Amino acid sequence: MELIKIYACLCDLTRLRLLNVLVQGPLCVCHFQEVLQEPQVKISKHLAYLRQRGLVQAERRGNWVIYALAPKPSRELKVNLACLQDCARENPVFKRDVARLKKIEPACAWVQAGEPAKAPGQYRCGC
Amino acid sequence: MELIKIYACLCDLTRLRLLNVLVQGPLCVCHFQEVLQEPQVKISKHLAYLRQRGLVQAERRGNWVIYALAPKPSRELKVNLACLQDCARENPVFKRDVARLKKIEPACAWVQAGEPAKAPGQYRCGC
DNA sequence: GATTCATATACTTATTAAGGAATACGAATT
DNA sequence: AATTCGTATTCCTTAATAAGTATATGAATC
Repeated sequence: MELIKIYACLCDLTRLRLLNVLVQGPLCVCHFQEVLQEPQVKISKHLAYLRQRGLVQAERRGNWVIYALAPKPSRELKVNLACLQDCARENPVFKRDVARLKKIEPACAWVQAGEPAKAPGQYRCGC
Repeated sequence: MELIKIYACLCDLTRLRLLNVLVQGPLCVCHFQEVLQEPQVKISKHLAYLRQRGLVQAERRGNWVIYALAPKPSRELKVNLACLQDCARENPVFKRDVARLKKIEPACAWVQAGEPAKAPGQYRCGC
């Protein structure tokens, strides 16, 4: 059932933080590392978990792989993501993540805007 | 974190069904069996799971143990239970459960109403 | 006191998950 | 061609979970 899958995705703190950040817009793995302050394997594996269950999409751009919320989310998913944001607003962990995100803004916003791939040499993280 | 605990409780179908039924009012294990059509062990163990995490309360009355939603739920829990109900409204599984519940209504409503223990011989299930 | 009833608790087995270390992979750079 | 960079995957260990069978518990009945 769709609902179970969603809750399974939500019952891990790292994934909760990933989703909370993703709500703001697409982001590549290296930026997730910076925002969450967690090792690459951890980030990468939890993103894979979310991707396998269809909550999240990946797109390669040069060396980067940019993750975004899946388009056309089910009603259940929409409702629960809204619910998560509601709860996350007051939580120090999530607030800190968003604060760190703001610093590197607009990180990968150009992807969402549909811009073509960047010129060579533009995919350097600087983490 | 409170949120993780909540989502952990929600990521199993049996527990989701239990909670969805509990929203309607207190119920004893034997009635859960009837409503969910699941074996006693399964029901009992998942209720224990919910109780250990504070989502649910138990109270013994004769042979019966009556479960109810914990009083004074956190904001996160309230929001998520509301969200669950919202999603459950259209789902055949949950709808069927509620339908079966209606048939045995008012099952354990007298507990919520604060009534004293029933007279001897009144705790026969009839399942 | 023995039995029945409703519920809970081992015990077992199988599955899934999380984390870290090391390594593989694909694309870009030198 | 070799290296670097960003990311994914494999392997391993450990722990948590779910489900079923059998058994225990506690209260009420006979």
